[in-house]
Amino acid sequence: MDEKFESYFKAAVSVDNVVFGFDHTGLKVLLIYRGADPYRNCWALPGDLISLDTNLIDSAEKVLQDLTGLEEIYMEQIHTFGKVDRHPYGRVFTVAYFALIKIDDYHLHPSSWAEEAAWFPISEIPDLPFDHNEILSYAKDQLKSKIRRQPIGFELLPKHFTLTELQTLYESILETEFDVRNFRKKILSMDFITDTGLKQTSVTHRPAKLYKYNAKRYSNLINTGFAFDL
Amino acid sequence: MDEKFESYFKAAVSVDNVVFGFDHTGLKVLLIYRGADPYRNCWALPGDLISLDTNLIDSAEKVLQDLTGLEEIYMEQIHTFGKVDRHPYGRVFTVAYFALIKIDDYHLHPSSWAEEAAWFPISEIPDLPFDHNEILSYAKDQLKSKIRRQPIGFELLPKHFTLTELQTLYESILETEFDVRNFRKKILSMDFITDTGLKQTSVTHRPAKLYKYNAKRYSNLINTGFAFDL
DNA sequence: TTTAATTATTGTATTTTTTACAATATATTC
DNA sequence: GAATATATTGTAAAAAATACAATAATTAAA
Repeated sequence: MDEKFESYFKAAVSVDNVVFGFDHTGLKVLLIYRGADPYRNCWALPGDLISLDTNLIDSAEKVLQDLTGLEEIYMEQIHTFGKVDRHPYGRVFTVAYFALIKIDDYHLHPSSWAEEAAWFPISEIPDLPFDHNEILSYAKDQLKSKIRRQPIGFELLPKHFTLTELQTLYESILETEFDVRNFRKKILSMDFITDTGLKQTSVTHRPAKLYKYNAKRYSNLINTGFAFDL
Repeated sequence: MDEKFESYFKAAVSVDNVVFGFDHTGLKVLLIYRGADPYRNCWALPGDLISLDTNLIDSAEKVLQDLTGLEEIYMEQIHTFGKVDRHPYGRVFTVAYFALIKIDDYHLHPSSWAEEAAWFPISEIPDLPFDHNEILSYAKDQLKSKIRRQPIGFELLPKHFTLTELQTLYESILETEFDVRNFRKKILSMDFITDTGLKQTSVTHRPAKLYKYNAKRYSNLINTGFAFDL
């Protein structure tokens, strides 16, 4: 390599994950309490610098896996942020991902770089270090536009869910309301959720039917020009 | 800074642009003939390593500006590629952008790092160095899905264009055909192209009306929940 | 000047999708 | 069994998408 290239090889790259979860109180984001400098003792997005011997996507997955213990998580790269002064230690580009997880299924494992991890309601996010508020805002927009066109909402719900839960999920993320009858008609006509035959238990009123998502049916459909649109 | 961070600051980041153009023969991509190592004397995507003192977006714009002499180009970040061994000189992440330009308006300026620049039909792209074929394929998919939902096709056409040109553009990119009557009805009902009152000249048949895109009308509409969908 | 050739422009009927709207059903608790 | 709470379902009207072909305007040739 020509030595004129040397000056370029002085940057670092990190990944930052915007992890969304959902429960009956609404949409949540997972933040960690930083245990190391810079910005020690601040709430921030979970992320890490990338080792030179690790592929980008593997780094992003590892951060999430360390944090949640999960293997199969829905993840998607959303944007790369690269302002000159976004990191106090030098030139650090960061590649942002969003991830969707089933909030009930997992106990969080704070990892080496995080003293604590917690879910924050999407409307109560504190000031975050770096450009993390900007990243989060970007991720929210992406989630909103993505969920309208692909059946990814199911990644946020338990395996079995009620139609009311599904509707509440869509209403929270899209910040709108749907007519109960029209929503059900549309979702059911798309034909990739299935009645499990089961019903809710331990509710103090008429129990709702439990449905499950049929990912296979969707992957069959996309090749037919089918478009999910809500 | 703690010295344990030093090992991370040895990466480089580049930008690579997928520049689309359109003429009556179809969709084109702009490639440059590399005049410098690595991969000297190969056709490749126009791109460059990022100086540590330049913002990410500024780097991407500069590459395009050097190449085309243009100031206002439609650009959008699409994805970041970061496999460990994608660059022979070391760890180089690359941030890919796609850009849309009006092919007729500009004469290309080969720049310091490019001996030559040329338009290649989208279906006749040669083998490219690095992971540039993968990047290009990604960009094509993005363009396809983006153009269906946002009126960005106009960035590829001259200021004044005919409805037939517009339809051909959409048909090339989406690889489909539309009924002439239905296409016109839909486009015109969306109400952001305007009849200029002008007509084609120097054609050997009935001249078509010339239209122009009204960007302001679109930006007014998006706040009303209006959705462009073709 | 008429005719041929070429592309531009336009309308309507049918089907499908979206929208608006409220009554009935099923469970628990008191 | 009455009260309470949520789940479930249908229909009519409006809007949008689709399928389909005849007429108009220009140039070139005869």
